[in-house]
Amino acid sequence: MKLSNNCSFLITDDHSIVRQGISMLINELFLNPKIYMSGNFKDTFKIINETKIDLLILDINFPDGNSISIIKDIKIIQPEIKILIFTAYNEDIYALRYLNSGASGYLNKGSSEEEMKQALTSMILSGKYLTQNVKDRILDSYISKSPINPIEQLSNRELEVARMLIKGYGNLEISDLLNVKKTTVSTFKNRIFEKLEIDNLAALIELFRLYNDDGE
Amino acid sequence: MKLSNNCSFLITDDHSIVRQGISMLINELFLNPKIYMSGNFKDTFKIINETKIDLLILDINFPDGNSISIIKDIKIIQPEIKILIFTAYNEDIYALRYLNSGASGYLNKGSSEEEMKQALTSMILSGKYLTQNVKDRILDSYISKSPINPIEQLSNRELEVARMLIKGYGNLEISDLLNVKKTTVSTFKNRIFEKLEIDNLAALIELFRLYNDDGE
DNA sequence: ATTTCTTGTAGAAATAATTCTACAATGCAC
DNA sequence: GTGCATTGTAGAATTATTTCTACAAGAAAT
Repeated sequence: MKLSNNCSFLITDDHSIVRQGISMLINELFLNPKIYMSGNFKDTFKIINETKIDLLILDINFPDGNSISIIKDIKIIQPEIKILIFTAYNEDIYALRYLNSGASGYLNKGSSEEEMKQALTSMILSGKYLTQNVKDRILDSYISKSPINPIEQLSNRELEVARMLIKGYGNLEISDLLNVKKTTVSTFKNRIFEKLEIDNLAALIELFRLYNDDGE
Repeated sequence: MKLSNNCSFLITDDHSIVRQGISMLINELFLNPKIYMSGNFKDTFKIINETKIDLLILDINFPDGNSISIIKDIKIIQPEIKILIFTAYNEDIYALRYLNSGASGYLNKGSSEEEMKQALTSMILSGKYLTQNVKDRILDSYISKSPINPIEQLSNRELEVARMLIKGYGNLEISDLLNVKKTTVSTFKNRIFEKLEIDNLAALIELFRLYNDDGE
């Protein structure tokens, strides 16, 4: 028996296979769903601006300050929209950030189809979806700052810079991309290294591997 | 009109959404396909051992020596099997290596549905699928007879320096340890980067992970 | 409400790394 | 066995990065 009809969905994911897979599940679960798809943020905004969407399934491949602000922007355009983040990135590090910015569900790629169905249903029926792990983290973050994944200590901007460093960008490239001065990048780099108690790029790469923040 | 019936497919991908998406495409394209799926290598082997498979669509999330040797092992069990690598990783870096180990197609995630259909059809009909870019690279590597493992090109001293760089040592530290001038270390570094056709430490670390892995 | 901490930003000075060039010794191809 | 490529080595000049300091806005703590 299918659920709640006439809902509208927007799937944003740069892999068309994934878009197809999700849309298939939606069709299985809901009656007369309207399904929109986009492969990039530009199209997503176009659709959001033109069409009322109930649930946005948003794949974030490169978590950074930018994608955080995108969520905020989307919520400004359609405050009622529900956003389900669907990403390969470690939920320990990112889930709380995204929820904090206006998302109301966080699902890891890697999740089973069953979990995805659960998430879709739950988002539509109750407006949110959280795994037990994420729930626990929210509670933890209220109660105490438990010893955690060191990468979590980084601010959004710092994380952004760290990821670029790991990709092999130099200070100058990063400063260009972020439109800040190169000494600013150096300052970030220093703070990153201080927070993580390391002092070279190789160690940073190692740490990120260790904590499984590889994406995909 | 559907193609070539009774073919058997195995989809290995750790994201069930992706598995679903691909299986849907297969159903669109082929008559009576037998579709098997697995979310990890262990299950893949189980299936390969029990069932004859025509086409394995293999998602490799963490390209490394291990996944290379897996391809080889699979081909030992079923020499006739066709393997299509489906991965988010840069084909420039990985495609040749996988093809060299027994895969016969390489498709980037990010590719359109159309390309995936193309790849599936082509794998079944002609046993291979290569993008123009990959074809070019094969020709290049044939003409210049570049060694399979680029690290082998490094001289002993260069290798020594490369290893230290990977451990996180800076130029000055290395020059102290080796009792040479720091500009000498810079020269080595340059030659290493030139030979390996890279230009930053992150790429060096990546290369060494890839080629120096004891998984093979 | 007010201090204190964190975050994002940068300049000046100091230090490190790169580039370009060079050269002798070894290795290897013809 | 002579020429040409590779290897180990550096200096001078140029660039990139780090360090140290600073400051304003916002968050958190008291």
